[in-house]
Amino acid sequence: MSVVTRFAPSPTGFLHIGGARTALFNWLFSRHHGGRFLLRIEDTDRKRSTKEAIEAIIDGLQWLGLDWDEEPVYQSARADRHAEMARKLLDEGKAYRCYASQEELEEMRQKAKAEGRPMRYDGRWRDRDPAEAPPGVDPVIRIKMPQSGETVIEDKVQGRVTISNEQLDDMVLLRADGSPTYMLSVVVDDHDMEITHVIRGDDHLTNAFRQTQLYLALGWQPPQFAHIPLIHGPDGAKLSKRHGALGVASYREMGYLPEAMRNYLLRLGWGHGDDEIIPSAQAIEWFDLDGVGRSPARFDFAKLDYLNGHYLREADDSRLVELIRPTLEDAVGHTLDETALDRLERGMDGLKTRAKTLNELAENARFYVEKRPLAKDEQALKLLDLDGLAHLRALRGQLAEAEPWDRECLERLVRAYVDEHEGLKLGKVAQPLRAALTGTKTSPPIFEVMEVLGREETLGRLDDCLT
RNA sequence: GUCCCCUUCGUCUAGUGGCCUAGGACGCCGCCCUCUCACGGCGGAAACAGGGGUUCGACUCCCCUAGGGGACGCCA
Repeated sequence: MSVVTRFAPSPTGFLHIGGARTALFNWLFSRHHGGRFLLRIEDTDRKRSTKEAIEAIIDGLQWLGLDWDEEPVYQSARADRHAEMARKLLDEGKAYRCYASQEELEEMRQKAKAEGRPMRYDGRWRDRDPAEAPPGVDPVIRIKMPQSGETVIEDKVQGRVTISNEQLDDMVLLRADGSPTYMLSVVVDDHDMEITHVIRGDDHLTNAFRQTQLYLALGWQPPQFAHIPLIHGPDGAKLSKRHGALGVASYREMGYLPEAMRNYLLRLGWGHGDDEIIPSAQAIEWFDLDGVGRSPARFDFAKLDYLNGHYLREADDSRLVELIRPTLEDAVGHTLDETALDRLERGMDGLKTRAKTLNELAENARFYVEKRPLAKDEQALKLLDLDGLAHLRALRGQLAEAEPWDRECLERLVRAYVDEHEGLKLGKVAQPLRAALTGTKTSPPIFEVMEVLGREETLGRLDDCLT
């Protein structure tokens, strides 16, 4: 039997980091087994579902490179089918109509709370004669849960988990208005979509017991379950907006690469020996549910930064130029011409080993595309003191004659100048050069910078400081 | 409160009874490389929550305690 997994978000907000990891695990698992990965939008709650959220989720998945098979299934479109299954259970005597009012339910809730028990519907209409139904009340349909024994789940991550059936109450399948509840919809859809493995967050574990009973009542084989631990914030508490529970789009805006996100998310709760850098192709080959841990993991930006830096260094230069281009154009206030783009591409090698994120990369690359005269930061100005300027003045003429204009030649020339002066260190000359050419005190190697800028621009920037 | 789950360096983790003097990675500290900053290299500090068992032998198995998390809707 071939593997079919699914990602089933409810479109009530952006695709958060926990959802992204759930999607990743489902995607990896299906790809590993050569199966299918489906997308289902759980928009049963029409009031809270939005078109924007659906778009955000789809954009997020696409950005992460998690491609799904077939058209997405919209759960709301399948309400009739869900209701049909509820009625089937009703006909078979496995479900019943319940006329309990909101007040009665609230009473049960209060009583349960007072007695320190969880809220359980007491089954008051389970065996009652429908003839006693109060007039004018639309009933809900509830399933008859087993009242004794236990339900067992052989979870691929959590292992065997058992719960006493007394914990299960007769949950609502169909609301008074005839709309299906989540519990019903999920089971019917997962069955109809032939999902073989339900991989989802730990918070659904208790649902799995109720769903298992629903599968059984419908005469269906429950799927394999795998409940993966949730991601926590740096303080160990549930991930909230103050931590990293940002939408995937926010990570994109912060300048993270999708391949770095994938690698980071993969290692959060999953391990393969001592391996850390695991590109997706490798991940597909290695991924299995056995490797998923059972304890929640905390989100750590420092490690994400490290991985992002790694993938940045591995990334194709022209791709990086395109990725930082909009940010850069925004920063300098004009579109980048051929010369600017060419400089970025040739300078990228030196730039990308110095950045953790695309935003940082763009910031560091700015001097390559800035128009003369260059703005200098405070530390750069300090380097352009009398001594510094004197060296630049002395070198200016020799630099103009450099042939060829490449990093080796330029370095030889400057080193020769340094050697001619007793006690002079290369740094004493290189730093003022850096300040004059980049406007900062840190940058890629200065001779590389000069080569990339070219003779004319280099001399021009020097002259800007010398006049 | 009830039920379920979790607990190895600060963080992510390796570890499936002897290979553990508990390994790797991020972060941190130091050194090297060096025109700056990075990258890279080398080295260092840093953990089996606590208590009982079981066993010749427990990080590994069992129980208890503590701490943490999740679920308890006509939300999904």
